[in-house]
Amino acid sequence: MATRGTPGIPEVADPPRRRAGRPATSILSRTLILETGLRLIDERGADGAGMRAIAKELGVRPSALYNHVAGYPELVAGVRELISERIPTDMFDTLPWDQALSEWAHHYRAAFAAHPPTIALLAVLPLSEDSVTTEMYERVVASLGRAGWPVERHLEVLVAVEAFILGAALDLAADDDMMNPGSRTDVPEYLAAYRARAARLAAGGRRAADLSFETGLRALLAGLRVELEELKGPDPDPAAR
Amino acid sequence: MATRGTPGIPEVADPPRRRAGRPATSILSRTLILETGLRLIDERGADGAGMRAIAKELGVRPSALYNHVAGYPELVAGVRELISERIPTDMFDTLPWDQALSEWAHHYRAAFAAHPPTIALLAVLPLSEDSVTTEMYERVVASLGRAGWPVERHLEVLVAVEAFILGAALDLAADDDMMNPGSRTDVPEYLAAYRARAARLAAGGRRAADLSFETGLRALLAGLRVELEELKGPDPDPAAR
DNA sequence: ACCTGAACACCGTTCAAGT
DNA sequence: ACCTGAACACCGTTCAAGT
Repeated sequence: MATRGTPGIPEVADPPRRRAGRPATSILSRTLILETGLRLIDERGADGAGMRAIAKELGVRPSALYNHVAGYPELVAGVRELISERIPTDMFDTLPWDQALSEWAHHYRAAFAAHPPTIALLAVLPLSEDSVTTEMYERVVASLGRAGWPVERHLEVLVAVEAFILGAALDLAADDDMMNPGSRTDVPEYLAAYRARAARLAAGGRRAADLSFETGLRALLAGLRVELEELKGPDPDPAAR
Repeated sequence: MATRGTPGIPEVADPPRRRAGRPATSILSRTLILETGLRLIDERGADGAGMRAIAKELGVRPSALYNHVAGYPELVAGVRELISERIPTDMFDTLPWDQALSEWAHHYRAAFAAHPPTIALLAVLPLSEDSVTTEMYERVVASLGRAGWPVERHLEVLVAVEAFILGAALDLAADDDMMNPGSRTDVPEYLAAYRARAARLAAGGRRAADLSFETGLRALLAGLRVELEELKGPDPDPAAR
Protein backbone atom coordinates (compact mmCIF):
# COMPACT_ATOMS: atom_id res chain seq x y z
CA MET A 1 0.00 0.00 0.00
CA ALA A 2 2.42 2.68 -1.11
CA THR A 3 0.64 5.99 -1.09
CA ARG A 4 1.64 7.16 -4.51
CA GLY A 5 0.22 9.92 -6.66
CA THR A 6 -2.67 10.38 -4.27
CA PRO A 7 -4.52 13.70 -4.78
CA GLY A 8 -3.29 17.23 -4.92
CA ILE A 9 -0.24 17.89 -6.96
CA PRO A 10 2.78 15.58 -6.79
CA GLU A 11 2.60 14.94 -3.05
CA VAL A 12 4.45 11.69 -2.46
CA ALA A 13 5.81 11.57 -5.98
CA ASP A 14 9.13 10.08 -4.97
CA PRO A 15 10.11 9.21 -8.57
CA PRO A 16 12.99 10.73 -10.38
CA ARG A 17 13.73 14.19 -9.22
CA ARG A 18 16.95 13.65 -11.10
CA ARG A 19 17.16 14.73 -14.68
CA ALA A 20 18.46 12.52 -17.46
CA GLY A 21 22.09 12.23 -18.39
CA ARG A 22 25.13 11.06 -16.54
CA PRO A 23 25.15 12.28 -12.94
CA ALA A 24 28.14 14.26 -11.69
CA THR A 25 29.08 11.56 -9.26
CA SER A 26 27.90 8.04 -9.96
CA ILE A 27 25.09 6.81 -7.75
CA LEU A 28 25.25 3.06 -8.15
CA SER A 29 27.84 0.36 -7.84
CA ARG A 30 27.73 -3.39 -8.13
CA THR A 31 28.32 -3.79 -4.41
CA LEU A 32 25.60 -1.32 -3.49
CA ILE A 33 23.13 -3.13 -5.72
CA LEU A 34 23.97 -6.56 -4.32
CA GLU A 35 23.80 -5.40 -0.72
CA THR A 36 20.48 -3.70 -1.33
CA GLY A 37 19.26 -6.90 -2.94
CA LEU A 38 20.21 -8.95 0.09
CA ARG A 39 18.61 -6.45 2.43
CA LEU A 40 15.35 -6.47 0.47
CA ILE A 41 15.34 -10.28 0.43
CA ASP A 42 15.63 -10.23 4.21
CA GLU A 43 12.97 -7.58 4.64
CA ARG A 44 10.43 -8.63 2.03
CA GLY A 45 11.28 -12.12 0.87
CA ALA A 46 12.75 -13.29 -2.40
CA ASP A 47 9.79 -12.00 -4.43
CA GLY A 48 10.22 -8.49 -3.13
CA ALA A 49 13.76 -8.14 -4.37
CA GLY A 50 13.54 -8.03 -8.15
CA MET A 51 15.32 -5.63 -10.44
CA ARG A 52 12.50 -3.10 -10.30
CA ALA A 53 12.21 -3.27 -6.52
CA ILE A 54 15.92 -2.77 -6.02
CA ALA A 55 15.92 0.14 -8.47
CA LYS A 56 13.03 1.77 -6.65
CA GLU A 57 14.72 1.31 -3.29
CA LEU A 58 17.82 3.01 -4.67
CA GLY A 59 15.80 5.84 -6.20
CA VAL A 60 16.79 4.93 -9.69
CA ARG A 61 15.17 3.58 -12.85
CA PRO A 62 15.40 -0.15 -13.45
CA SER A 63 17.49 0.23 -16.57
CA ALA A 64 20.21 1.99 -14.59
CA LEU A 65 21.04 -1.27 -12.82
CA TYR A 66 22.16 -2.82 -16.07
CA ASN A 67 25.21 -0.61 -16.09
CA HIS A 68 26.52 -2.60 -13.13
CA VAL A 69 24.96 -6.06 -13.27
CA ALA A 70 24.33 -8.14 -16.35
CA GLY A 71 20.82 -9.13 -15.32
CA TYR A 72 18.73 -10.81 -12.66
CA PRO A 73 20.43 -14.22 -12.68
CA GLU A 74 23.80 -12.59 -12.22
CA LEU A 75 22.39 -10.52 -9.39
CA VAL A 76 21.19 -13.63 -7.57
CA ALA A 77 24.59 -15.23 -8.00
CA GLY A 78 26.19 -12.09 -6.60
CA VAL A 79 23.97 -12.17 -3.54
CA ARG A 80 24.91 -15.77 -2.94
CA GLU A 81 28.55 -14.79 -3.12
CA LEU A 82 27.89 -12.09 -0.55
CA ILE A 83 26.61 -14.73 1.84
CA SER A 84 29.30 -17.27 1.04
CA GLU A 85 32.02 -14.80 1.83
CA ARG A 86 30.96 -14.84 5.44
CA ILE A 87 31.56 -18.53 5.93
CA PRO A 88 34.79 -18.90 7.90
CA THR A 89 37.29 -21.53 6.78
CA ASP A 90 40.17 -21.08 9.17
CA MET A 91 39.20 -24.18 11.16
CA PHE A 92 40.70 -26.31 8.43
CA ASP A 93 44.13 -25.02 9.38
CA THR A 94 43.83 -25.82 13.06
CA LEU A 95 41.45 -28.75 13.56
CA PRO A 96 41.50 -32.38 12.43
CA TRP A 97 39.62 -32.86 9.16
CA ASP A 98 36.43 -34.26 10.68
CA GLN A 99 36.11 -31.65 13.39
CA ALA A 100 36.91 -28.96 10.88
CA LEU A 101 34.21 -30.25 8.51
CA SER A 102 31.73 -30.23 11.37
CA GLU A 103 32.50 -26.63 12.32
CA TRP A 104 32.46 -25.59 8.70
CA ALA A 105 29.09 -27.24 8.15
CA HIS A 106 27.63 -25.38 11.10
CA HIS A 107 28.84 -22.04 9.83
CA TYR A 108 27.82 -22.82 6.27
CA ARG A 109 24.26 -23.63 7.28
CA ALA A 110 24.13 -20.68 9.66
CA ALA A 111 25.16 -18.28 6.90
CA PHE A 112 22.04 -19.19 4.97
CA ALA A 113 19.90 -19.48 8.05
CA ALA A 114 20.66 -15.83 8.76
CA HIS A 115 18.70 -14.98 5.61
CA PRO A 116 15.81 -17.46 5.52
CA PRO A 117 14.18 -16.27 2.30
CA THR A 118 17.44 -16.73 0.45
CA ILE A 119 17.71 -20.43 1.09
CA ALA A 120 15.23 -21.52 -1.55
CA LEU A 121 16.58 -18.92 -3.91
CA LEU A 122 20.26 -19.58 -3.46
CA ALA A 123 20.63 -23.21 -2.49
CA VAL A 124 19.33 -24.06 -5.91
CA LEU A 125 22.22 -22.42 -7.67
CA PRO A 126 24.89 -24.74 -8.97
CA LEU A 127 27.63 -24.98 -6.40
CA SER A 128 29.20 -22.11 -8.18
CA GLU A 129 32.47 -21.46 -9.79
CA ASP A 130 32.90 -18.07 -8.25
CA SER A 131 36.15 -17.14 -6.61
CA VAL A 132 35.04 -17.21 -2.98
CA THR A 133 33.60 -20.68 -3.20
CA THR A 134 36.64 -22.04 -4.94
CA GLU A 135 38.92 -20.64 -2.27
CA MET A 136 36.74 -22.28 0.35
CA TYR A 137 37.05 -25.59 -1.49
CA GLU A 138 40.81 -25.19 -1.60
CA ARG A 139 41.03 -25.25 2.17
CA VAL A 140 38.67 -28.18 2.53
CA VAL A 141 40.60 -30.20 -0.01
CA ALA A 142 43.93 -29.36 1.61
CA SER A 143 42.60 -30.58 4.92
CA LEU A 144 41.34 -33.85 3.43
CA GLY A 145 44.72 -34.37 1.82
CA ARG A 146 46.58 -33.94 5.10
CA ALA A 147 44.19 -36.39 6.72
CA GLY A 148 45.14 -39.10 4.27
CA TRP A 149 42.18 -39.09 1.88
CA PRO A 150 43.34 -40.05 -1.61
CA VAL A 151 43.36 -37.05 -3.90
CA GLU A 152 40.90 -38.50 -6.41
CA ARG A 153 38.30 -38.73 -3.65
CA HIS A 154 38.58 -35.24 -2.18
CA LEU A 155 35.78 -33.69 -4.21
CA GLU A 156 33.60 -36.72 -3.69
CA VAL A 157 33.76 -36.24 0.08
CA LEU A 158 33.48 -32.47 -0.12
CA VAL A 159 30.40 -32.53 -2.33
CA ALA A 160 28.74 -35.21 -0.22
CA VAL A 161 29.05 -33.08 2.90
CA GLU A 162 27.96 -29.97 1.04
CA ALA A 163 24.90 -31.78 -0.30
CA PHE A 164 23.86 -32.59 3.22
CA ILE A 165 24.41 -29.02 4.35
CA LEU A 166 22.29 -27.59 1.54
CA GLY A 167 19.56 -30.15 2.09
CA ALA A 168 19.56 -29.28 5.76
CA ALA A 169 19.37 -25.60 4.89
CA LEU A 170 16.32 -26.25 2.74
CA ASP A 171 14.76 -28.06 5.64
CA LEU A 172 15.45 -25.03 7.78
CA ALA A 173 13.46 -22.88 5.37
CA ALA A 174 10.43 -25.10 5.78
CA ASP A 175 7.99 -24.33 8.50
CA ASP A 176 8.24 -26.47 11.63
CA ASP A 177 4.57 -27.22 11.30
CA MET A 178 4.84 -28.24 7.66
CA MET A 179 4.99 -31.94 8.41
CA ASN A 180 2.00 -31.83 10.71
CA PRO A 181 -0.29 -34.73 9.81
CA GLY A 182 -3.22 -32.94 11.38
CA SER A 183 -5.96 -35.31 12.27
CA ARG A 184 -5.27 -37.98 9.70
CA THR A 185 -6.07 -41.43 10.97
CA ASP A 186 -4.46 -43.48 8.21
CA VAL A 187 -0.89 -42.85 9.33
CA PRO A 188 -0.83 -43.92 12.99
CA GLU A 189 2.89 -44.57 13.32
CA TYR A 190 3.77 -41.29 11.67
CA LEU A 191 1.30 -39.46 13.87
CA ALA A 192 2.87 -40.98 16.98
CA ALA A 193 6.36 -40.08 15.77
CA TYR A 194 5.28 -36.53 15.00
CA ARG A 195 3.77 -36.05 18.43
CA ALA A 196 6.72 -37.61 20.20
CA ARG A 197 9.07 -35.21 18.45
CA ALA A 198 6.80 -32.26 19.12
CA ALA A 199 6.81 -33.06 22.82
CA ARG A 200 10.57 -33.34 22.79
CA LEU A 201 10.92 -30.03 20.99
CA ALA A 202 8.58 -28.32 23.40
CA ALA A 203 10.76 -29.52 26.28
CA GLY A 204 14.10 -28.45 24.85
CA GLY A 205 13.98 -25.12 23.07
CA ARG A 206 15.34 -26.33 19.76
CA ARG A 207 13.98 -26.39 16.26
CA ALA A 208 13.13 -29.63 14.49
CA ALA A 209 15.59 -28.87 11.73
CA ASP A 210 18.41 -28.56 14.26
CA LEU A 211 17.93 -32.08 15.55
CA SER A 212 18.11 -33.58 12.07
CA PHE A 213 21.08 -31.47 11.12
CA GLU A 214 23.09 -32.43 14.18
CA THR A 215 22.26 -36.11 13.94
CA GLY A 216 22.77 -36.34 10.20
CA LEU A 217 26.05 -34.47 10.30
CA ARG A 218 27.36 -36.57 13.18
CA ALA A 219 26.40 -39.78 11.39
CA LEU A 220 27.81 -38.65 8.07
CA LEU A 221 31.17 -37.73 9.60
CA ALA A 222 31.29 -40.89 11.68
CA GLY A 223 30.73 -42.94 8.56
CA LEU A 224 33.41 -41.05 6.66
CA ARG A 225 35.82 -41.57 9.56
CA VAL A 226 35.24 -45.30 9.39
CA GLU A 227 35.78 -45.29 5.66
CA LEU A 228 39.07 -43.42 5.99
CA GLU A 229 40.25 -45.85 8.67
CA GLU A 230 39.48 -48.75 6.38
CA LEU A 231 41.41 -47.08 3.59
CA LYS A 232 44.43 -46.67 5.80
CA GLY A 233 43.85 -49.80 7.83
CA PRO A 234 45.38 -52.42 5.54
CA ASP A 235 48.64 -50.56 5.91
CA PRO A 236 50.99 -53.29 7.15
CA ASP A 237 53.56 -50.86 8.48
CA PRO A 238 52.15 -48.09 10.67
CA ALA A 239 55.66 -46.80 11.24
CA ALA A 240 55.80 -45.79 7.58
CA ARG A 241 53.57 -42.87 8.42
CA MET B 1 5.15 -30.26 -31.58
CA ALA B 2 1.50 -31.13 -31.16
CA THR B 3 -0.27 -30.89 -34.50
CA ARG B 4 -3.25 -28.92 -33.47
CA GLY B 5 -6.00 -27.54 -35.66
CA THR B 6 -4.50 -29.62 -38.42
CA PRO B 7 -6.43 -29.32 -41.67
CA GLY B 8 -8.98 -26.84 -42.90
CA ILE B 9 -8.12 -23.25 -43.63
CA PRO B 10 -6.79 -21.63 -40.46
CA GLU B 11 -3.48 -23.40 -40.67
CA VAL B 12 -1.23 -21.96 -38.00
CA ALA B 13 -3.90 -19.86 -36.35
CA ASP B 14 -4.25 -22.22 -33.39
CA PRO B 15 -6.06 -19.76 -31.07
CA PRO B 16 -9.56 -20.37 -29.87
CA ARG B 17 -11.69 -21.99 -32.45
CA ARG B 18 -14.01 -22.70 -29.58
CA ARG B 19 -16.69 -20.21 -28.76
CA ALA B 20 -17.32 -18.89 -25.27
CA GLY B 21 -19.55 -20.65 -22.79
CA ARG B 22 -19.38 -24.00 -21.13
CA PRO B 23 -18.31 -26.74 -23.55
CA ALA B 24 -20.54 -29.78 -24.00
CA THR B 25 -17.95 -32.06 -22.53
CA SER B 26 -15.35 -30.56 -20.26
CA ILE B 27 -11.90 -30.26 -21.75
CA LEU B 28 -9.69 -29.86 -18.75
CA SER B 29 -9.08 -31.69 -15.52
CA ARG B 30 -6.66 -31.20 -12.69
CA THR B 31 -4.76 -34.33 -13.66
CA LEU B 32 -4.49 -33.32 -17.30
CA ILE B 33 -3.14 -29.94 -16.31
CA LEU B 34 -0.56 -31.36 -13.92
CA GLU B 35 0.65 -33.96 -16.39
CA THR B 36 0.92 -31.37 -19.14
CA GLY B 37 2.87 -29.21 -16.70
CA LEU B 38 5.33 -32.01 -15.98
CA ARG B 39 5.73 -32.77 -19.66
CA LEU B 40 6.44 -29.15 -20.53
CA ILE B 41 8.95 -28.92 -17.71
CA ASP B 42 10.74 -31.92 -19.18
CA GLU B 43 10.60 -30.59 -22.70
CA ARG B 44 11.27 -26.91 -22.15
CA GLY B 45 12.58 -26.45 -18.64
CA ALA B 46 10.88 -24.94 -15.64
CA ASP B 47 10.52 -21.52 -17.27
CA GLY B 48 8.59 -22.95 -20.20
CA ALA B 49 5.87 -24.42 -18.08
CA GLY B 50 3.95 -21.49 -16.66
CA MET B 51 0.19 -21.08 -16.55
CA ARG B 52 0.06 -19.43 -19.96
CA ALA B 53 2.30 -22.02 -21.60
CA ILE B 54 0.26 -24.90 -20.22
CA ALA B 55 -2.95 -23.23 -21.35
CA LYS B 56 -1.57 -22.73 -24.83
CA GLU B 57 -0.41 -26.33 -25.02
CA LEU B 58 -3.92 -27.46 -24.06
CA GLY B 59 -5.55 -25.11 -26.58
CA VAL B 60 -7.30 -23.13 -23.90
CA ARG B 61 -7.18 -19.66 -22.42
CA PRO B 62 -5.09 -19.17 -19.28
CA SER B 63 -8.08 -18.28 -17.16
CA ALA B 64 -9.66 -21.67 -17.86
CA LEU B 65 -6.98 -23.37 -15.76
CA TYR B 66 -8.25 -21.63 -12.65
CA ASN B 67 -11.34 -23.76 -12.70
CA HIS B 68 -9.14 -26.73 -11.80
CA VAL B 69 -6.08 -25.42 -9.99
CA ALA B 70 -5.94 -22.61 -7.48
CA GLY B 71 -2.88 -20.99 -9.01
CA TYR B 72 0.71 -21.45 -9.98
CA PRO B 73 2.10 -22.41 -6.56
CA GLU B 74 -0.54 -25.10 -6.21
CA LEU B 75 0.31 -26.33 -9.68
CA VAL B 76 3.96 -26.74 -8.78
CA ALA B 77 3.01 -28.62 -5.63
CA GLY B 78 0.78 -30.87 -7.72
CA VAL B 79 3.61 -31.67 -10.10
CA ARG B 80 5.83 -32.56 -7.19
CA GLU B 81 3.14 -34.92 -5.95
CA LEU B 82 3.05 -36.51 -9.38
CA ILE B 83 6.72 -37.30 -9.10
CA SER B 84 6.58 -38.38 -5.47
CA GLU B 85 3.89 -40.90 -6.23
CA ARG B 86 6.38 -42.85 -8.26
CA ILE B 87 8.79 -43.44 -5.41
CA PRO B 88 8.36 -47.06 -4.27
CA THR B 89 8.21 -47.75 -0.55
CA ASP B 90 7.62 -51.48 -0.37
CA MET B 91 11.25 -52.14 0.59
CA PHE B 92 10.44 -51.02 4.10
CA ASP B 93 8.26 -54.09 4.53
CA THR B 94 10.89 -56.57 3.42
CA LEU B 95 14.36 -55.20 4.15
CA PRO B 96 16.16 -54.20 7.35
CA TRP B 97 15.79 -50.49 8.09
CA ASP B 98 19.20 -49.42 6.83
CA GLN B 99 19.06 -51.36 3.58
CA ALA B 100 15.50 -50.15 3.06
CA LEU B 101 16.56 -46.53 3.60
CA SER B 102 19.34 -47.02 1.09
CA GLU B 103 17.04 -48.40 -1.59
CA TRP B 104 14.47 -45.74 -0.84
CA ALA B 105 17.08 -43.01 -1.16
CA HIS B 106 18.15 -44.31 -4.54
CA HIS B 107 14.61 -44.35 -5.85
CA TYR B 108 13.81 -40.97 -4.31
CA ARG B 109 16.76 -39.32 -5.99
CA ALA B 110 16.11 -41.14 -9.26
CA ALA B 111 12.51 -39.92 -9.33
CA PHE B 112 13.75 -36.33 -9.48
CA ALA B 113 16.69 -37.17 -11.68
CA ALA B 114 14.22 -38.40 -14.29
CA HIS B 115 13.04 -34.81 -14.63
CA PRO B 116 16.18 -32.68 -14.29
CA PRO B 117 14.58 -29.27 -14.66
CA THR B 118 12.18 -30.03 -11.84
CA ILE B 119 14.86 -30.49 -9.23
CA ALA B 120 15.54 -26.84 -8.59
CA LEU B 121 11.84 -26.10 -8.82
CA LEU B 122 10.57 -28.86 -6.59
CA ALA B 123 13.32 -29.65 -4.11
CA VAL B 124 12.75 -26.20 -2.74
CA LEU B 125 9.22 -26.93 -1.71
CA PRO B 126 8.69 -27.62 1.96
CA LEU B 127 8.74 -31.36 2.50
CA SER B 128 5.06 -31.25 1.96
CA GLU B 129 2.05 -32.27 3.86
CA ASP B 130 0.33 -33.85 0.90
CA SER B 131 -1.12 -37.29 1.20
CA VAL B 132 1.40 -39.24 -0.85
CA THR B 133 4.36 -37.92 1.07
CA THR B 134 2.75 -38.59 4.40
CA GLU B 135 2.02 -42.18 3.44
CA MET B 136 5.62 -42.57 2.43
CA TYR B 137 6.71 -41.25 5.80
CA GLU B 138 4.40 -43.70 7.51
CA ARG B 139 6.30 -46.63 6.10
CA VAL B 140 9.69 -45.17 6.90
CA VAL B 141 8.67 -44.48 10.47
CA ALA B 142 7.21 -47.95 10.91
CA SER B 143 10.46 -49.46 9.73
CA LEU B 144 12.53 -47.35 12.12
CA GLY B 145 10.24 -48.39 14.94
CA ARG B 146 10.70 -52.07 14.22
CA ALA B 147 14.45 -51.57 14.11
CA GLY B 148 14.45 -50.22 17.64
CA TRP B 149 14.77 -46.49 17.10
CA PRO B 150 12.98 -44.61 19.89
CA VAL B 151 9.76 -43.08 18.60
CA GLU B 152 10.71 -39.50 19.45
CA ARG B 153 13.72 -39.80 17.13
CA HIS B 154 11.99 -41.25 14.06
CA LEU B 155 11.38 -37.96 12.30
CA GLU B 156 14.83 -36.73 13.20
CA VAL B 157 16.39 -39.66 11.34
CA LEU B 158 13.92 -39.51 8.47
CA VAL B 159 14.44 -35.82 7.84
CA ALA B 160 18.22 -36.14 8.09
CA VAL B 161 18.24 -38.78 5.36
CA GLU B 162 15.78 -36.81 3.25
CA ALA B 163 17.90 -33.68 3.56
CA PHE B 164 20.84 -35.55 2.14
CA ILE B 165 18.75 -36.95 -0.70
CA LEU B 166 17.45 -33.52 -1.69
CA GLY B 167 20.88 -31.98 -1.44
CA ALA B 168 22.24 -34.75 -3.64
CA ALA B 169 19.41 -34.17 -6.10
CA LEU B 170 20.35 -30.49 -6.31
CA ASP B 171 23.89 -31.52 -6.99
CA LEU B 172 22.62 -33.72 -9.78
CA ALA B 173 20.98 -30.72 -11.41
CA ALA B 174 24.29 -28.90 -11.53
CA ASP B 175 26.48 -29.36 -14.51
CA ASP B 176 29.43 -31.69 -14.10
CA ASP B 177 31.69 -28.97 -15.33
CA MET B 178 30.34 -26.39 -12.92
CA MET B 179 33.12 -26.85 -10.40
CA ASN B 180 35.83 -26.57 -13.00
CA PRO B 181 38.52 -24.22 -11.68
CA GLY B 182 39.69 -23.56 -15.21
CA SER B 183 43.21 -22.24 -15.24
CA ARG B 184 43.27 -20.66 -11.81
CA THR B 185 46.65 -20.90 -10.20
CA ASP B 186 45.73 -19.80 -6.70
CA VAL B 187 44.00 -23.06 -5.75
CA PRO B 188 46.59 -25.77 -6.45
CA GLU B 189 45.22 -28.46 -4.16
CA TYR B 190 41.71 -27.98 -5.45
CA LEU B 191 42.94 -28.08 -9.02
CA ALA B 192 44.74 -31.36 -8.37
CA ALA B 193 41.66 -32.82 -6.71
CA TYR B 194 39.46 -31.73 -9.58
CA ARG B 195 41.74 -33.28 -12.16
CA ALA B 196 42.15 -36.49 -10.22
CA ARG B 197 38.40 -36.87 -10.03
CA ALA B 198 37.97 -36.02 -13.68
CA ALA B 199 40.45 -38.73 -14.64
CA ARG B 200 38.61 -41.21 -12.45
CA LEU B 201 35.27 -40.27 -13.97
CA ALA B 202 36.64 -40.59 -17.48
CA ALA B 203 37.78 -44.12 -16.67
CA GLY B 204 34.56 -45.37 -15.11
CA GLY B 205 31.47 -44.10 -16.89
CA ARG B 206 29.83 -42.47 -13.89
CA ARG B 207 28.75 -38.97 -13.10
CA ALA B 208 30.43 -36.92 -10.40
CA ALA B 209 27.17 -36.56 -8.51
CA ASP B 210 26.79 -40.33 -8.33
CA LEU B 211 30.07 -40.78 -6.52
CA SER B 212 29.16 -38.24 -3.86
CA PHE B 213 25.69 -39.63 -3.46
CA GLU B 214 26.87 -43.20 -2.97
CA THR B 215 29.64 -42.27 -0.57
CA GLY B 216 27.56 -39.82 1.42
CA LEU B 217 24.63 -42.18 1.72
CA ARG B 218 26.85 -45.08 2.74
CA ALA B 219 28.58 -42.95 5.37
CA LEU B 220 25.33 -41.50 6.67
CA LEU B 221 23.73 -44.90 7.10
CA ALA B 222 26.87 -46.39 8.63
CA GLY B 223 26.90 -43.60 11.18
CA LEU B 224 23.23 -44.06 11.97
CA ARG B 225 23.81 -47.80 12.39
CA VAL B 226 26.53 -47.12 14.94
CA GLU B 227 24.29 -44.69 16.77
CA LEU B 228 21.48 -47.23 16.97
CA GLU B 229 23.86 -49.89 18.26
CA GLU B 230 25.01 -47.53 20.98
CA LEU B 231 21.42 -46.85 21.92
CA LYS B 232 20.68 -50.53 22.24
CA GLY B 233 24.13 -51.54 23.42
CA PRO B 234 23.84 -50.74 27.12
CA ASP B 235 20.97 -53.23 27.24
CA PRO B 236 22.10 -55.65 29.96
CA ASP B 237 19.73 -58.39 28.87
CA PRO B 238 19.82 -59.20 25.15
CA ALA B 239 17.30 -62.00 25.76
CA ALA B 240 14.70 -59.36 26.58
CA ARG B 241 14.39 -58.67 22.90
C1' DA C 1 -19.93 -25.93 -13.96
C1' DC C 2 -16.59 -24.50 -17.25
C1' DC C 3 -15.15 -22.03 -20.90
C1' DT C 4 -13.86 -17.17 -23.53
C1' DG C 5 -12.44 -12.36 -23.67
C1' DA C 6 -10.68 -8.47 -21.81
C1' DA C 7 -8.32 -6.30 -18.45
C1' DC C 8 -5.11 -5.41 -14.34
C1' DA C 9 -0.89 -5.17 -12.16
C1' DC C 10 3.05 -6.70 -12.52
C1' DC C 11 7.87 -8.67 -14.44
C1' DG C 12 13.05 -8.48 -16.79
C1' DT C 13 15.29 -6.33 -20.49
C1' DT C 14 16.61 -3.18 -24.49
C1' DC C 15 17.87 1.01 -26.35
C1' DA C 16 17.91 5.73 -27.91
C1' DA C 17 18.60 10.09 -25.91
C1' DG C 18 20.70 12.98 -22.71
C1' DT C 19 24.93 14.86 -20.06
C1' DA D 1 30.53 6.19 -18.49
C1' DC D 2 26.09 6.32 -16.38
C1' DC D 3 21.76 7.93 -15.92
C1' DT D 4 16.40 8.75 -17.73
C1' DG D 5 12.39 7.66 -20.50
C1' DA D 6 9.83 4.91 -23.23
C1' DA D 7 8.88 0.74 -25.03
C1' DC D 8 8.77 -4.51 -25.77
C1' DA D 9 7.52 -8.97 -24.67
C1' DC D 10 6.31 -11.27 -21.33
C1' DC D 11 4.08 -12.95 -16.49
C1' DG D 12 -0.01 -14.71 -12.93
C1' DT D 13 -4.56 -13.59 -11.78
C1' DT D 14 -9.44 -11.67 -11.72
C1' DC D 15 -13.91 -11.35 -13.36
C1' DA D 16 -17.93 -10.48 -16.17
C1' DA D 17 -20.19 -12.66 -19.89
C1' DG D 18 -21.59 -16.59 -22.29
C1' DT D 19 -23.70 -21.47 -22.60
